[in-house]
Amino acid sequence: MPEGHSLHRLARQVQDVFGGQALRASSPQGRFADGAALLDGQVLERAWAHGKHFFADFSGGLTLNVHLGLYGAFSFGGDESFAAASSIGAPRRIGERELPSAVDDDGPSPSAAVPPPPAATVRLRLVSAHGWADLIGASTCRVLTPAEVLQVTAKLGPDPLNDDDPAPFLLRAGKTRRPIGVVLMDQAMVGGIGNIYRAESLFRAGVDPWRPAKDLGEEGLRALYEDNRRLLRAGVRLGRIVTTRQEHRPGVTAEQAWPEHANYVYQRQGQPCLVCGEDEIVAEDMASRRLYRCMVCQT
DNA sequence: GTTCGATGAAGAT
DNA sequence: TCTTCCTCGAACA
Repeated sequence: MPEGHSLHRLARQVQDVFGGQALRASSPQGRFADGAALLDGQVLERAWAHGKHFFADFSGGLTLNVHLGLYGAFSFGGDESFAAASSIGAPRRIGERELPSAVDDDGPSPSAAVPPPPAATVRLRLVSAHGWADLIGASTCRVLTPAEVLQVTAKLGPDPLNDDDPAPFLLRAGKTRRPIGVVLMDQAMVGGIGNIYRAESLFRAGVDPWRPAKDLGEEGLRALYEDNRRLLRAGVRLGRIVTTRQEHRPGVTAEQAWPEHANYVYQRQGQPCLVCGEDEIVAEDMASRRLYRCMVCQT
């Protein structure tokens, strides 16, 4: 489920279980054989994320860069010390929908430090003394020099999860008449917001997604940026996207893992709005992406 | 501005 | 077997 929170969870997980260790790298599928050979045997020094990009710096001075695209996912496995190293509960999978089964206890057996034979679709396999990670379905998987890393990150807007200065976003969004719903999805404007956070943050702000971005003013844009930071942080903490305020989740505690009403408008077209109660949540297309909004609450 | 591939897997038909 | 999906960049008009 690659919006920004997933990539930051992934970076945290990789740092936890592989940081400071020498890794074997291979490409069972074959399409990343050259890149894997460049990294094989090196120490993973630091894993980090910017927007929807994942990076891992290796001791030889090169950096692994992965973009999960629409379907990419990492899966993890290992022995007890590998699981214990994880601050997010050694999920079986990061990058797609993090269903409850992803953190259930059908985990590795205590002696499972030897990885199973890889699936034919595994683009990259990383193996340490205690566990492994398999990458499938990524749209980008490459090895970059430091200069190339800078080129990639320079094209991305500030990432609310990295405490970046929001000024570049405020400046650029404050000048364009492109719809705010398009601007929030533009990774050059702000990093990490995808279709769900776009729809949900605009609902929470009561903003019509079709409004020109500049019409929101600096304060409106800043509030939207800050709310996305809050929502993304909650996503990192919970491992899923929960955007409803507690008063709109009746009978549910603040941090219950799987609340019934986790979102206000995303994929709720035709259902009653959790705030106004009207059947006015609609789905339409915006720049060839699905857009969800409440026709009553967002003006 | 739009359309079209391209990465896999899961769920519906 | 078909459709869908939390994506992006290239190729178009």
